[in-house]
Amino acid sequence: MGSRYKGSTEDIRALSAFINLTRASESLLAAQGRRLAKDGLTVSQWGVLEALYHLGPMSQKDLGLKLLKSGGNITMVVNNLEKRSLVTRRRVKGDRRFVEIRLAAKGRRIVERILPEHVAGIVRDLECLGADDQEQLRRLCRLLGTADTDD
Amino acid sequence: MGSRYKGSTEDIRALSAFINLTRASESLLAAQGRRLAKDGLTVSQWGVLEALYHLGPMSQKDLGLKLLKSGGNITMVVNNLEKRSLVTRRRVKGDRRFVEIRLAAKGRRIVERILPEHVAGIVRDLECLGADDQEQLRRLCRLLGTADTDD
DNA sequence: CCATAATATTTTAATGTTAAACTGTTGGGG
DNA sequence: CCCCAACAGTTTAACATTAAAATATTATGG
Repeated sequence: MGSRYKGSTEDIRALSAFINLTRASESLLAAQGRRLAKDGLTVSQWGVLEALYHLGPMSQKDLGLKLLKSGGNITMVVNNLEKRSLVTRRRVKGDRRFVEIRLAAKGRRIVERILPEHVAGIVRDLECLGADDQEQLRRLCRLLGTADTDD
Repeated sequence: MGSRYKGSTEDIRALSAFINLTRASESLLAAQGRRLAKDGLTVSQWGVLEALYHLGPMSQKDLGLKLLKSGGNITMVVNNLEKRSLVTRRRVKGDRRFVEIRLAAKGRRIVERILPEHVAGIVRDLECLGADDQEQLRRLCRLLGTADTDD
C-alpha cells in the first residue's frame, strides 16, 4: 500500500482507508499487548479469560466461534492457560467429544484485578477521539464487519 | 470485550469502538489473506514485495521500519521469499553490516500480475461504505494512529 | 444393530511474531 | 592503533495462527 501507487481517485481512497484502519488497529492492539504483558498475559489469552469471565464456562468450539479463531488455535491458547492454572479442562459428561473450559480461582482473581485497568487503557487510547467520533468510528467499522463473505 | 460489561457510558462507547475497529480490520485482513493465498503468498510476504516494488531495493532495517516489524521477523519473511527466488539478498559493499533486498525478476512479474487484482479486492471490500464514509474512516483512524506513545 | 457421516478436539507442518541473546562490522575516543 | 559503543542482521525460545490430517465420540440411515 505504498504511498506511491498510481490509480484512480476511488482506488486511492479505498487504499488509504484500508491502510489507516489497519495501522490504527495494530497500534491499539500493540498498546493492549504491552499492558497485558506486565501481567504475563498475551492478547489471545486475555480474550479467552475475558470470554469465560463474562459468559461463563464453555466448550472450545464456542470459544473459537466467540473469538473467531480456529479450533487448533484455541487448543494451544487454552493449553498455555491451563499450564498456569488459570483455567480448567473437563470432558463433558453426556457428550465426551466436548471439553468444557472453566475459569479457575486463580484465573478469576487475575481477571478481576486486571479488568479495570484494561478498560481504562482502552478508554485512554480512544480519548483522542471525542464521543461523537468514537460513535462514528463504531458505525463505520460495523458496516465493514460483514465484508467477510467475498471471493 | 464481552457485550455484558457493566461500565459507564464512556467505557462502553470506547470498548464498542475498539471491538468494532478490531473486528473490521481482522475481517479485511483475512479477506486479503484469502486472495493472496491463491498465489501462494502471505500478507507479510506481500507487504515486502509491494514495498520493494514501489520504493526500490532497501535494507532489512528499512523494511522493518516501513512495515513496522521487528528485525527478526523481516529475516524470516525475506528467507521465505528468497527460497522461492522472489527477492535477492546482497551484502552492501562499503558497509558490510547491511543487506540489500531487491525484487528478483520473478518477484517483479508476480507483483505486476497480482497488483491490479489486489487493489480491486480492497476497493470491493470497502465498497459497502460510500466515498464520504471512507474518508471519514480514514480521518478517524489517522487520529488513532499516533496513540502508540502511551503507558 | 451397524456402517458411516458428522462433530469436537488434538496434532502436525508451515508461517508469522516478538524479545533477547549472539555474531559480525563500523566508528570513535583515548 | 586499539578497545568498545553502536549498529545490522541472525538465531533462539515462546507464543500465535491456520489448514489439513488424525483421533475419539456421537448421531443416523438402512
